[in-house]
Amino acid sequence: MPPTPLRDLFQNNLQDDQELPAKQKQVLQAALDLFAVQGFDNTTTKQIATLANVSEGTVYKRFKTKEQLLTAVLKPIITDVTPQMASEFKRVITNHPFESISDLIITIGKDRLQFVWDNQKELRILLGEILKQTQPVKEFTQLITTTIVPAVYHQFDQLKERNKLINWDNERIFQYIISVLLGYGARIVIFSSPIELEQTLTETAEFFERGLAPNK
Amino acid sequence: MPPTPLRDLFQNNLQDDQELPAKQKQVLQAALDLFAVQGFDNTTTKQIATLANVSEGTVYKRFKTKEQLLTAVLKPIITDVTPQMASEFKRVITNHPFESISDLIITIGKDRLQFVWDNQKELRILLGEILKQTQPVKEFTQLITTTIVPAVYHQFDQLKERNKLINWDNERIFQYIISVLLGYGARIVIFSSPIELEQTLTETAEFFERGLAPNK
Amino acid sequence: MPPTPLRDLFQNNLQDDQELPAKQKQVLQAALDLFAVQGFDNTTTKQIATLANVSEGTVYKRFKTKEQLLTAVLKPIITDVTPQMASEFKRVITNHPFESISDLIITIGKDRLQFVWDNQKELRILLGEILKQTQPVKEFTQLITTTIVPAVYHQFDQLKERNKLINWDNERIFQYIISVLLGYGARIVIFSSPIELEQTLTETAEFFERGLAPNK
Amino acid sequence: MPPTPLRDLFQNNLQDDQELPAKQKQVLQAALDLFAVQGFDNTTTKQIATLANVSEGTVYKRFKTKEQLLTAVLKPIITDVTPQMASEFKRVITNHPFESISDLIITIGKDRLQFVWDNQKELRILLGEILKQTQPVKEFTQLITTTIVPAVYHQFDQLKERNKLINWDNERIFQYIISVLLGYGARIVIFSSPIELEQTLTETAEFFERGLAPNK
DNA sequence: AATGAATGAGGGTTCATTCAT
DNA sequence: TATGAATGAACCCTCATTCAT
Repeated sequence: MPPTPLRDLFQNNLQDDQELPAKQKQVLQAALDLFAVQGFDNTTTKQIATLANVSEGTVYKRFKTKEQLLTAVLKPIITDVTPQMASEFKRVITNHPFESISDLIITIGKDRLQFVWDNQKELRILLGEILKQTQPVKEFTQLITTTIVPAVYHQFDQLKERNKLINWDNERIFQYIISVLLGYGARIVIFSSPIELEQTLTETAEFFERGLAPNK
Repeated sequence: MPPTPLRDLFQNNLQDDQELPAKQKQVLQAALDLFAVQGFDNTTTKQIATLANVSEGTVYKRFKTKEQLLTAVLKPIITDVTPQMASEFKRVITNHPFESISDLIITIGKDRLQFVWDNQKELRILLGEILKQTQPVKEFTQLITTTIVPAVYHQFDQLKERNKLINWDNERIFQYIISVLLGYGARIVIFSSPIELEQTLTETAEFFERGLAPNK
Repeated sequence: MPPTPLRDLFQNNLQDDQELPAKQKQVLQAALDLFAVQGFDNTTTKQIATLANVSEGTVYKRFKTKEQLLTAVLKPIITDVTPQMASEFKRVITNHPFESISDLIITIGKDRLQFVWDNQKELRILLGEILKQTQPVKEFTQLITTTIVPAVYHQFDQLKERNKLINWDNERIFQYIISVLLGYGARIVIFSSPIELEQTLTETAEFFERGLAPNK
Repeated sequence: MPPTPLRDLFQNNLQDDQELPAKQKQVLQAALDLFAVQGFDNTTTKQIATLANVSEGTVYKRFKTKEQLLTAVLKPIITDVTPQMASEFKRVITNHPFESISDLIITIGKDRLQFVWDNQKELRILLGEILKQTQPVKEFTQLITTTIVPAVYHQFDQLKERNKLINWDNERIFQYIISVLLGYGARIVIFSSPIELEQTLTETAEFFERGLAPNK
């Protein structure tokens, strides 16, 4: 079961929000779509209003600032991406611990790269803002390091115990894996180049299996 | 001998240009510095003029558009980064072919990561513009693939011949290596986090030595 | 017994009005308070609604325009200030005619300057709007001249008859007195500077007693 | 020789300013005229631009804010009104000391009331802003009290020495005189009601001559 | 060639006013 | 009747770009 696309998550979130009037939801949706395609700076509040079928005044009714609009758009993305990733790990941990580093890479990679592919546009906003070091994004990175990273390290430790993983620093191992996976992700987001997901991951797993095999 | 910082390369290039009037050179230099710190969108032509000690009109004497100014700033970066990287490989190739994948990673990594560290700001512009898919940047990526990639592949082939590298597709091998190295680069550019260059690379090399060792 | 503060007069008037719904009364009260502090231009209909514990729509239920709101606020002030001032004179006239110009100045001055002190804020609106030559304010000045002025002139005449006042034009005498008294008033309204009421008036009376003594 | 109208003083000042481009002068002149007629809040930068035959951008070229424009307009008024008034006193002091309180009132009154009459509009801006307690106006009042007031007090002292003025506190005497004179001024500014200057002042002087005569 | 004043379209934002519920 | 979401004109201000000097 592939992860839900961000845009859908976003929309669901909006619909669940009882307080937010319909038009305000349209505003957020329009802002998301426009920011994703044109970037924050190159998007006009007028454009947002038009795409949302709403007057410009309505855009400012709830969100007092264009900046606040960005935050409102970014926040659900951030708060959804992170917990989902975290839960992904936790779920697998409790249900059936990873048999091998291969297992871990393929399971996570499949899920997350699919997610990236499904959400190219949305993630491009994130990337753009990361480069600007916007405040909400700083929180994001911190969130990642406090939730996901420990979960992964825990997995590493378990694999090490069962002698399925080389006895290097968790940080070091994480670095390599995350770099390669993010490398794929970056190519998707930046160049929209498709990936032969299944095979690519199998090969990648094979590589890490070699590189991270414990010394016998 | 560490690679020359982009800013110096840029300046040298400017001074060599006989056609460009002095004031125009100041303009380009100012534009580079400001774009790097504030980004393209958040930089004013007035700011450029002021920093360049030049009138606003002068900024537009040669470069008819702010966009053209960006191009003019980006182009030397692109055309300098690429050949240098290419020549880096070629030089090492001709002088003394890499003894091992370790050798390659450490040599190249040392050089390029140092380069990244020295040019964080400038590279951040590049990254920002890459996300916007600006025209000059598309050329950049193409340039890379036509000059650097073949050079590296050639190295891979040689290592394979001498049975020092596993017989996988060059592209696949390249993917892994470039991902890990760019991973370090990204961390530098985005978070300005320093790196224990020497040791990091030695460890990284060790990892790849394992992962990419030929089947015996 | 000091004169009732305008704000209270205003409130009483509102409560007496049977036709006006409770919420509308709250609106007027809020408008008065806000206009007094921030001025008409710098007060938002939203602010009025909020302070009145009422929706923005309700503000416009009866008063079709922000301008009408100002009128509605100004009118009771005007129609209350003036009659009260007029009756003040008349009352004193009928009860016990002034013994001297001193008597008149001290009696009136005490009452009116106290009034000014108690209603600085409200009067500041009036002054501000006077400068803009708003319609309701024109009525105000007219009202003053038709009610108060004759009452005072009548007093002057009586004093003259008893040889207690110089035989100058009433208008001229009025000018001097009103100027000095308004001078005190202005200082209060503009600079909020307190006044030693009792002594100041005694001294002022002494001055006028000299300046306006009849030729013997 | 009547005092130069503010608008002319203003214009002269502008023309003397070598640095200020012609269009900027038009901007200030237009701002002055519009503020005087409509008040600050009700004047649009677009209106200013139109009246000045200038683009809206030009309005903001030198004056970064509408508020700064007000300051720029107010400053010359303030800095011209005050010194002129001060010098008026000083000039008369040195040349020929006032013979009597009559002399003082007529001399000063003539000059200043003429000035008020000639500059109704401009002074109305001042008054409007005084009520708002804007910063530049606070300086104004302070300037008055530190320059003019002492000069007048000095005159009072001299008259007292020569037994031509009652021995009251200078402040008290000043109060009465200024109130009556400002009373005339206010009527001019607010109601544009003309004054029979010469006669009015003669009468006023007579009144003060009585009220402020020394005890024999 | 260089200046910097001038332009004017357009951006973000506010707010009096309207109207569906 | 009361609500408050919605409107849209207009405001202040910015800035890439032009042009007279």
